[in-house]
Amino acid sequence: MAYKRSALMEERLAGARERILLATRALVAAGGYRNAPVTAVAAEAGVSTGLIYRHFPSKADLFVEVLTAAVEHELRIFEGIAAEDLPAPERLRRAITAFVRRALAGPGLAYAFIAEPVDPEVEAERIRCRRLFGDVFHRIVADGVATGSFPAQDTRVTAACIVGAFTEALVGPTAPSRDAVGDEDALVASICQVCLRAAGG
Amino acid sequence: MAYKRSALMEERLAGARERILLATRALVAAGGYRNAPVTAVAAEAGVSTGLIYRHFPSKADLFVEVLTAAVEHELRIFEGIAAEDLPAPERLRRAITAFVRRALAGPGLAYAFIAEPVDPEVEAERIRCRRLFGDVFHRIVADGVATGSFPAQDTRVTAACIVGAFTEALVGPTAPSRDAVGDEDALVASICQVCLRAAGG
Amino acid sequence: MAYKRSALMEERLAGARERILLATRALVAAGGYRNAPVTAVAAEAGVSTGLIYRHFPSKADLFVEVLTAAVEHELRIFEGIAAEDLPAPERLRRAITAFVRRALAGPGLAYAFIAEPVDPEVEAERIRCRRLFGDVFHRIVADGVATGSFPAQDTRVTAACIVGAFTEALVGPTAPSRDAVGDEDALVASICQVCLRAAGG
Amino acid sequence: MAYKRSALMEERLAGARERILLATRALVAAGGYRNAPVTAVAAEAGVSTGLIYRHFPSKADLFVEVLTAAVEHELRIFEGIAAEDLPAPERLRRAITAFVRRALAGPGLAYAFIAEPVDPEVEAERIRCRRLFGDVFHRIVADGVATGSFPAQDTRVTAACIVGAFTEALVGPTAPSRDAVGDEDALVASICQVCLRAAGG
DNA sequence: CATGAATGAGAATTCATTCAT
DNA sequence: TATGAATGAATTCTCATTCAT
Repeated sequence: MAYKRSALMEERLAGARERILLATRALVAAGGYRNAPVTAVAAEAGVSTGLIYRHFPSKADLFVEVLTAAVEHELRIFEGIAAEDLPAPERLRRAITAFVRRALAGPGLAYAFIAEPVDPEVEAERIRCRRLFGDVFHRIVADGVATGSFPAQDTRVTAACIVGAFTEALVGPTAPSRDAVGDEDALVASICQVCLRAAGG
Repeated sequence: MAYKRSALMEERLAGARERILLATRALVAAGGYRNAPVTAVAAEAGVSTGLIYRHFPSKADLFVEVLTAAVEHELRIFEGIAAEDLPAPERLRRAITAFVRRALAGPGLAYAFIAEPVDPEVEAERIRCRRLFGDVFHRIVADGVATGSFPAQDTRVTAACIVGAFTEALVGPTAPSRDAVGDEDALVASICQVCLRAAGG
Repeated sequence: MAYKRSALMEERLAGARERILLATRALVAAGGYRNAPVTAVAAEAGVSTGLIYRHFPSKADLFVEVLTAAVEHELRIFEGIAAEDLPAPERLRRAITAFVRRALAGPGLAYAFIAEPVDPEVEAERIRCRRLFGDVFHRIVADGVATGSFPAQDTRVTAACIVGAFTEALVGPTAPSRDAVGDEDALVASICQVCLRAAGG
Repeated sequence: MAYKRSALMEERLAGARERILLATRALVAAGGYRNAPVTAVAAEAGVSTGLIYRHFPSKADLFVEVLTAAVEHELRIFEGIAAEDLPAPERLRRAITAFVRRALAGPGLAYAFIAEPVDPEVEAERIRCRRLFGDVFHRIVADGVATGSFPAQDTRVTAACIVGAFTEALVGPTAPSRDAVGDEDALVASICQVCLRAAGG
């Protein structure tokens, strides 16, 4: 009976873990770090605060996992695109389009990606995530330079600029997107155009 | 004698005010909003917490002023450049160069500009500041399009992308600048190049 | 086992809540609003300050509840007396006697009833409470006038005067009660006499 | 020249002292103790905070003096009335009328008289003041009993009740006066009637 | 495993009082 | 005498974390 219960418990635990992550993501997406005190996460997930600490060593760890999970999936998509057998400019266009469309669909990710989560541990993870994104774009740009699609350039700088460019165009306050979300296609096209030009394509 | 004392008082007051602003700026630059509780600011400035509230109605106001002060000067320089009688691409290059050089000299500004200060009041000011920067670049890009220096494009999107690009290249975690600050000229040149290409110049 | 724990928890919670209320009441009775900062209440109740905020949204709410609780029971007694099938003068006599006796037994209530709690939210409640007391006496006096036990008069003014009269006689600084609590019966009789005469009975 | 300046200074000082007292009274009347921090008093009086401490040992002393001054004048009027060669009931009527009319004209006194000033030192003075008022009414009532105008009674209790009655009718929350200030004469008459009846006249 | 009451270290803010000028 | 900048203790409230059940 012990292992049987243990199995049930594990299942229940897994369910709780998932619910906690989802609740955290929802609260952060809705109102940022400040909107997600542990008690609120517990309430949203329908668990006790104590249970959160059974699944995560600290609040920072919980946030790190939420951020990582949010980024990981996108990253895999990007890496798929980056690895495709297509000209670099086309891959760049596709990667940016994918990111922008996904971000416009669910603002949570973009927010988490840009926002300063205040807690140093989480901030470190955010930096790591942005770097991962930068790496993908760096690979594409470097490829493009190697194959002659893009002119010679400091590919690190270009990759950083591209990540900054579409991020700001999406979530930044300078962004035109918020006001005119209506014409999403045009926005995506414009951002792609700018980023492609930035890489020299 | 009255005016002499008055002058002295003013001087001391100004001194304290200035010290508070400098302390805040230093702490924020070093570790963001969370690194600058009122007590820490007071300690850093060498004053009491109460004195901070004699000079600033609230902590948010203090932060807003720090941010505004940090941005205002740059903005004036930019506006001067934007208004110069030069081809748009050249103005764009100059504006970006000015920003990047200044940011590299004092990393505090760039940080303050990018960081999410959590407090809604301060966040509002940050948004305003980014918009102001965006406006300057929008003007240049729009000019360039009008005079044929740049191709037709969504100038709002381009402006946002440019601001995002050089900001990320400077302070973003994808940024190459942190590791290789040594070759500042090359970095500045690279960022300019990318941004000019982004505008289509 | 679940319900057992639940019961225990509730009991403990109720205990803490009760202890907080009692501590607040004791401190306010001893020295007024100023004598009851949250830290002092916590210390007196033997709990942490944080726990107070788990049970009460704010300090003002805590004070309001203390005041309300202190008044509510008396009020129910009064309303019972006011509704009795007796001549108005007799009901008036009984109501005053009940209040005075209870107040002499525990001076806390009278204090809370009279004291200006400085905080607007609490002050509003105090006003409401006095009005409720006034309403009871108004009803009795109006009844008396209707049935001819009392002469025609401005019953609102009379009710206010009666509440003010026995309050002052009890807790007011003009009060003789403090010095000569010994002869409680005589004091009660005197106050009743004065108030009955005031109503014209 | 020394004494000449000294004279000037004294005069100026006296002026300042008066202005401080007036400013305090105005602020307290407008919004109570909480509305009169030392800095606000200084601003209202047009002096520095430091000067306040040259004239008054502490804030509590300042408040005590304001309260005392506010009460003293009324008290002298009452004592005049109490000493008049008239029947006790008439003197009682006159004293109450005088108080009520003055209080209705300027709500500041009544407020100061009833309010709990929170600070123990000031509270002590408030108690003393109420006692002084009580004494006046006690003298009148005792006279009335001695001369047969009023029946035998506990004159101390009656005096306290009368002070409480007209105070509550004036400033208390049960009070009808606030809503229907229009008919001042009727209110004054009603209060007098009730209080006279209370004394048995 | 699960609960949630309890903790207590901080955070922002206020204000009576002092003291160098 | 007069100033008002400066102090810092006190106050209300928050929230990550723990632990007895």
